[in-house]
Amino acid sequence: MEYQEAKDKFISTWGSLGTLWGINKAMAQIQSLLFISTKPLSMEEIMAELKISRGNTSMNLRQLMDWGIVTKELIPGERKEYFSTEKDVQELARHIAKERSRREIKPFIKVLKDVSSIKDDGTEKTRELIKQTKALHDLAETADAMMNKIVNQEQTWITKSLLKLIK
Amino acid sequence: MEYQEAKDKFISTWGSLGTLWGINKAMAQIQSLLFISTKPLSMEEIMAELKISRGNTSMNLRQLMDWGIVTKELIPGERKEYFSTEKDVQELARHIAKERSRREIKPFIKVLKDVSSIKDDGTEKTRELIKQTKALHDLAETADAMMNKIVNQEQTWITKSLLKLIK
DNA sequence: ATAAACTTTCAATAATTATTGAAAGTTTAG
DNA sequence: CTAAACTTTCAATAATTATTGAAAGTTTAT
Repeated sequence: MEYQEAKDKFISTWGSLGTLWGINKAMAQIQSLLFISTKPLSMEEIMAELKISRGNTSMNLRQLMDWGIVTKELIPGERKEYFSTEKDVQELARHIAKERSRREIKPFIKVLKDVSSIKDDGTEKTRELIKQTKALHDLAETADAMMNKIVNQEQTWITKSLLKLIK
Repeated sequence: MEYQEAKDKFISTWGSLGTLWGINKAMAQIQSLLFISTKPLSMEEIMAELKISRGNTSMNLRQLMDWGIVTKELIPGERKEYFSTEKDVQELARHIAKERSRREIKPFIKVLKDVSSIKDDGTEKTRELIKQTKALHDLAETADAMMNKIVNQEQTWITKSLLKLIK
């Protein structure tokens, strides 16, 4: 496999995986392009590489910045804005986990808490709803806490201690 | 909050969360309906509760069975088929993690392995591609292994040992 | 063997989500 | 101040994905 083929494969695979996990394809592809780039890229360059429109590029770059995984690089003397992504995979995972937790998991846990807190009127169906949503609430809280904890460790700690632990 | 309101809220929230994570809404809602039901439900009952068509119900039930989280219950004397979902949240998480790993993560890891194995021609861009995809490969493998390991433990082990560990 | 009871399939359609592109907005240079 | 260089916004459109519903398929009872 040649460089160009490998690059295209990586970008398109990352895009498809994103889609499967509810992340828009362009957003995932922009991030992956930056991830393997040796230097920050301008909007023009991103548009040209991925063959997407200016509007699409602009909106998705903003989202990536909101997620905290892409930053603007102001190159002295240049009028254009340049973009680069977090290059450290550990840090990348940390940001993504943190954001998904904040935006999706935590609000979900809140709903589970509310739903599992309804008054027990003694009927079987109410009891089942309470029991099941409570179990899910506890699981979601544990998983969320675990994920955040794991992802917030030093890389050394993860790869050395935890990897050893689970093996 | 009354039973009906809580039930509706749970089902619709579970449906939305599914959508956010790339799982079709009807599929998530059918599963959640079964999850809080006190007894197996027929296709008719599911259709009526969720106001979805027979075809939609049939296809999504099949997918849920493919994922291993819904099973057909043959009730003696009844011609209709009844369905129920795995009720144990731990087991549910196990199935979902296992399937997503098998269908999505493992193939992705394979691509990363291929891409990161291209010949190093000494150019900066090739080196960067290799370095970054290799790092991502290692992270994905570790995360996948970890997830599967965690999710395959006894509930006791998770809630007691691991929770203690990360606190 | 036949019909009733039920389930599955799949082409058509609807709903949702992503993308475009041009107008409006902003910033900087001169 | 004004024009050029650049970015953002957003209504229109395209692409994708989900859903319907009726025909075809299957199973069981008689």
